[in-house]
Amino acid sequence: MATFWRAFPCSKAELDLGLTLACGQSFRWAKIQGALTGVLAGRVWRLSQTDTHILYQVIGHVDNQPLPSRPGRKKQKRKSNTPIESNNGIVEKKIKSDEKAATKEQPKMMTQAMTSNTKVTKIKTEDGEEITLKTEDGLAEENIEVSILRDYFQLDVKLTDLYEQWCKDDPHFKQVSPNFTGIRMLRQDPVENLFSFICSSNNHISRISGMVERLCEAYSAQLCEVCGVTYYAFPTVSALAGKGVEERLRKLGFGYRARYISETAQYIMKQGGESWLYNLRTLPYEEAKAELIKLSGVGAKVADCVCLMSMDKTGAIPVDTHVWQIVNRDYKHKLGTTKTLTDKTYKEIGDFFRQLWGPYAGWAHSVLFAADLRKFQELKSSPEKKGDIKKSMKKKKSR
DNA sequence: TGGTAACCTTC
DNA sequence: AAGGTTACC
Repeated sequence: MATFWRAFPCSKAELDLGLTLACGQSFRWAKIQGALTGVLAGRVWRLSQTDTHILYQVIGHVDNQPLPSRPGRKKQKRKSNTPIESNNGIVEKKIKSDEKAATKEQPKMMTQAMTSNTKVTKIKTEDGEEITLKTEDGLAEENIEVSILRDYFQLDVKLTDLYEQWCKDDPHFKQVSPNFTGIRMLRQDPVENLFSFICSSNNHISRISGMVERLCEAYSAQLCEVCGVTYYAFPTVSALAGKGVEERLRKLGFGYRARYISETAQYIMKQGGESWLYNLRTLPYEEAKAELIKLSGVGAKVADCVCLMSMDKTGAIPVDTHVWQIVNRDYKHKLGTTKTLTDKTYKEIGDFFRQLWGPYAGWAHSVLFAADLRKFQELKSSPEKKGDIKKSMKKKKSR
């Protein structure tokens, strides 16, 4: 059976996998043998892309994972002249790796072939309803896989239209964004998103990634093993609410965040478990944020991260020291510079950007955020204007 | 409200 | 310091 990738159409301007999966929204995607590899919806994926298609392989999965349903998901208004792509896998097509030049560089991997026998798949929705799928040739599974990816990458949101509008509304966005196209907000699982960002406080991406992996290893079931690498699901809240979790996490190097994780897991269980957390998706932004801030280790910034990245609150703006720097460097003329980041200025900054960028302000923020990451600096095509360099040198000297 | 320090570990 | 939260003045 030939190793093959499945594919569906998607331009790099709509989704840049490399940027989107490495800009600090999520911490579990890693580039392995040329493909972005990670766990999503109970499956282990390899992702890659060409100029015109997203390519994917599922290299392992379990059957009893909840299917991401999306109650109350608001669809973005689209311009009437924008063609609507079919979003249920109708347009996808198989591309054999030896037929597509762009995949030639991908090393060969053992891939689970779809069985040609009749297959029975049991799926649980978030509401606990169990659905049984019988498929003749794996086609239904294939449709499910595309649905999972389309949901995770929120491909019904037309990113290029948003960029166009942000460029019109904000000269600085217009200047920065051309080298950083295709950066979109993921629609993450709230549990993984919340606990990952509790780990993020006073911390950097590489260490957060390590901590999250150790959390999965210690507290979740093994999903599968592929090419000697073991993949884990993200732990359930229940598992993190157990006895001795804080002590164990401290030994695993979580520092003071060990207590935050333990306390937050226990609090969520007291509220009724994961369904309570999922239900925050149905609340308005301010209310969902207020609930999240009650959790141990969750302040305004982490709450906004969760609102934006897993609660469908497209206008949430997490203001961290990084955004704080961007504001004071690139928007100070519009926003009066202040010394410290108080609750008041935090809110002012969010309101300012929401007014500037509109309802998807949080998405726009992530573009400028990524453009400021050190690891992406090489992507800036032309070096900084000389004037800017001189200015920044001057600043440093005057300190 | 604004300001400051402690909190864990590591690149 | 590093992409913060909490406690206390």
